[in-house]
Amino acid sequence: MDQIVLQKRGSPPGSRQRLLGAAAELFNSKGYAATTVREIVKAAGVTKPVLYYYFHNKEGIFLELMRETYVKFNGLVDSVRLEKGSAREKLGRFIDQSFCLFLEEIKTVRLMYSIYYGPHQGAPFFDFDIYHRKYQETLRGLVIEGIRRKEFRDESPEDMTWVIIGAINVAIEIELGHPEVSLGREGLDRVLNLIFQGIGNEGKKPAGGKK
Amino acid sequence: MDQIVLQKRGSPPGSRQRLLGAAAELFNSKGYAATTVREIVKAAGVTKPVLYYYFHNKEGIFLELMRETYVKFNGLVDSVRLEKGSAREKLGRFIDQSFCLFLEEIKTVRLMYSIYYGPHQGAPFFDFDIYHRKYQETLRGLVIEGIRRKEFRDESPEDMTWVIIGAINVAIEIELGHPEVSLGREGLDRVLNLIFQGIGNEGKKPAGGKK
DNA sequence: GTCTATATTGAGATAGAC
DNA sequence: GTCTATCTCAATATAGAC
Repeated sequence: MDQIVLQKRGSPPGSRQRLLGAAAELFNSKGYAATTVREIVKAAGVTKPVLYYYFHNKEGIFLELMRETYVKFNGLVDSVRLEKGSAREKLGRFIDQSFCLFLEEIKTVRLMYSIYYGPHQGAPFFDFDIYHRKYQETLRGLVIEGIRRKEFRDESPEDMTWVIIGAINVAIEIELGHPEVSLGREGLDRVLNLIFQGIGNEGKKPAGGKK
Repeated sequence: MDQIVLQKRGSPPGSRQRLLGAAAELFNSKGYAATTVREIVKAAGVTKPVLYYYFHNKEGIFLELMRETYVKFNGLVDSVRLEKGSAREKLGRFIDQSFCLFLEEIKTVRLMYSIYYGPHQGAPFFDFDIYHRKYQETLRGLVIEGIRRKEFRDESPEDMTWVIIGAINVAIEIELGHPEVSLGREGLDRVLNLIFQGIGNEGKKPAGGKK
């Protein structure tokens, strides 16, 4: 089992934290295979044995980074169950919170993204899919709820979920590729509204809708 | 200047073509940095000096792959100007053709994707943006045409373009991450229709629309 | 154009002192 | 926990014969 070394609040980051930060930065900019442990330890201001002491090897520090980010996203997904309001409101809040977390964790997200959709880069296996599936099913659940409540049109929940995921991914991808023209939270919200004026049931039937 | 060695139709692939094929396959599955020239030449059934003879170095074979794929996509984008019909029809055909080309070139597309949105993996610079921008501007041009012709609603063309790009990207990303549940051309078309029932102008105003 | 053989550098990882 | 010094192997790339 890996040792758990929690950092005291306010303390200057110890070697372990500095190594994680340096690794996140370098993996983010160069990728897993192209980053060397020499670069990581140099950026962290320590020597190689320190990395091997805390993380066993290069794969270990990678997996620890993925795990930390995974835990945060997982917590967010789990918290949806507690939300109140219409399906549209829940969906909006969930997507906004997801997007904010993406921005906070953008370094590891970029790495995850490129490994999930792209080549593995020699990185050890990490089950991104388990999270990915859960995220999608959460969205689909909200869509189905929206259809049941007649907030959304009665079309294929799968296709409707893909449309929503498309909007989220676009917002993230702009952030990854062109942060200078970032949509931001407001832009993502506008795009979602655009989608909902098609997906939503309002405005279509001049009379009727909510009972 | 690189020498140009076109392959005669029907001839068995020569060393150069086999090297390109092997490199595409390996870069696609492992990424640029994690792929070694030893693996490439072994998969191509030649020895190292052959690769260096044709491509100068590892960067050279990568750039040649990117260039070949770039030329194909660029040709597709240029051909849009010649299309006839409504903006909606043009958009649908253009997206369908793009998606088909993505599928044909999926190996290099996966690599481009992961490098464009992700870390550079130690790969040499290639200006993906020049194509990316052109592609987006083509879509935006069609959206603006659609608004002018009152086929689409009079909302922000930028946001509407993002919604469309989201749908295209989702179809590609499913192909990259989960080909077994692929949307396919039909699925992408369904998703676009879903979007257009929001973006399009039909069905909103009970009377009016096209003059 | 293609080979064998080799130069050279830098990678991941560790031994063992403190 | 952290260091210096070092091991070992594999990476890119080339020289030079055929």
